Amino acid sequence: MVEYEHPLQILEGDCRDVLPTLPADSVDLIFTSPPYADSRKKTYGGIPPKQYVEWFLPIADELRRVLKPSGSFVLNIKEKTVNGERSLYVLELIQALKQSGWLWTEEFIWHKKNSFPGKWPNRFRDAWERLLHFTKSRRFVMYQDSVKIPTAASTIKRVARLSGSDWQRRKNRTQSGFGANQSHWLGKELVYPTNVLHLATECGNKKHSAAFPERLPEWFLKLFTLPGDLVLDPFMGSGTTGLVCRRLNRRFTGIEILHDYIALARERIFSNQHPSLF
Amino acid sequence: MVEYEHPLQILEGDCRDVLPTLPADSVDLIFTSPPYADSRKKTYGGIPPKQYVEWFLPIADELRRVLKPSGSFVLNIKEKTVNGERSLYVLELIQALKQSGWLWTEEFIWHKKNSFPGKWPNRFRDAWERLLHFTKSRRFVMYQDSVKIPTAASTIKRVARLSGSDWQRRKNRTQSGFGANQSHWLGKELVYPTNVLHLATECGNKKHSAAFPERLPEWFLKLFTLPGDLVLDPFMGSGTTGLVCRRLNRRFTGIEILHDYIALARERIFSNQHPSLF
DNA sequence: GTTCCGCATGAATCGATAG
DNA sequence: ACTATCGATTCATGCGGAA
Repeated sequence: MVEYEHPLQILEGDCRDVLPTLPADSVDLIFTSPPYADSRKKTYGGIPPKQYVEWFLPIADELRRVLKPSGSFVLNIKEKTVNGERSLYVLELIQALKQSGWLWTEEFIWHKKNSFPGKWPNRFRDAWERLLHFTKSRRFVMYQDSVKIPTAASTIKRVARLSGSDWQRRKNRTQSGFGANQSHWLGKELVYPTNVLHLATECGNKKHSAAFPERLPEWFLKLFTLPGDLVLDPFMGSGTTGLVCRRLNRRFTGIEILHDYIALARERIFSNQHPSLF
Repeated sequence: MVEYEHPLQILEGDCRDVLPTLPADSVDLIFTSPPYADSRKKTYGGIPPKQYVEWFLPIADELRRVLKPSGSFVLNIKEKTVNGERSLYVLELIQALKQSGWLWTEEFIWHKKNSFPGKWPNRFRDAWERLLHFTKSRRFVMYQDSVKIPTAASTIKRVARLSGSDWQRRKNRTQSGFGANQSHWLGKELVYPTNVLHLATECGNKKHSAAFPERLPEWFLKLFTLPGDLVLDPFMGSGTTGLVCRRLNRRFTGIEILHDYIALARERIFSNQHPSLF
């Protein structure tokens, strides 16, 4: 097994300054949730919606430089409502990224099962966010088998009922390790997921407010990287992506401008509270 | 109760020609699923993505003219993949509509539980569509309580029919939206839904292929109109929206360019096969 | 009557083949 | 080189017939 000098690396500073110090074509996956327009005002100056694209584009250029040609860039973002309307800056950003050379390969939906409570006269609770998938080329890598999920209950039932020819037909379709996995397979036949992810938000931790639950980066890490691959988060925050990288044995480079977040992320990622593979 | 001369009206022709004949400020809800770019080639000529906005804008202007100031315009649309990338024409359309005077109030997500099967090396199955909500003013009407409780006779019947494993399966499947309504029906408290709707597409009918299931327009009809209100669908297709209007006692004006669809819609909407409230 | 089971079907997408 | 057509892939759903 290859030994890496800095499997988990945390860099303090503005990613506009730090990214240029990273080598080109070195990152397998960029997974990040940037500060939304008009949010986190004290860090990146609370970029107003009108300047958001202009601010983000140079960063996106650097991200494209450090990403391997086979790599993926997953951007978690959702526009807020301003004066009763949805902002347009996310849509403008998608167009600008495509204009600048990125391929807009897919838009995944994160359905937040336990969305923030509330009631307003003119809208319901917002229960979804975008996960925009950009790539450098049409030949990016994707490990689909690693995120297979159990079928719906009705299908499982049907499989359990399989008899004779049906069973044989299914068996022939399944290439690998049928005999060994037979007992497992009966209970939970696995199928490929869709581009809609159903995940609850994490609300238990009082010390920090992560933008997303661990299972969100976990899903994309499994889908787009292998153990030992390098994952980059230029807006690390409290370091959830890095935490998952440690657990899944991926290398990680996180960049964060706010010192308090740096300290928090170090504590979360380097502490021994989780069983580690390192 | 007020009597209307044409509670259910079907008009044949290109909506670019027909819409100007309708009175201004008369419609309470526009619910429609326009032909997607490069789809339905034989009807609107298969508008290529590049010309889509240009084609749609004059129609949108007419729609804004006929809509009441308090009304809503719900647009069901989803971009396809072209050469491995998602098309941008839907995003451009949103911007153009806003530019032309519409307020982009919300984007609902329709999660298609039974999305079309398939497997490809670079993407998963597409299991969601956009339901873009536009309004003329910030003071539009919204009957939120009406989507907490299923009122349609068919829904009550369906729930009453549920028993044993069917009931269990349905319970396990529920999230927000419709599923929640049904599962809560038997005793739990009612809650407001979110902006994510979980609905399966209807695929059982052999005679016609509706773009969306009845429960999709049903939800928005209940949310944005009252009985007696007028609903417009400028791209009627096989008339699913009109069918629901009849069942829910809303007035309906449907416009369709293709004669075969006109005939089919007439048969579906005016036949006596469904128990009617009229 | 219930419950169970088989089967057709759907705003899909890719890659190969053909004009 | 560019467009058009076609086969292969794959899964939740609801209907109708069977047990």
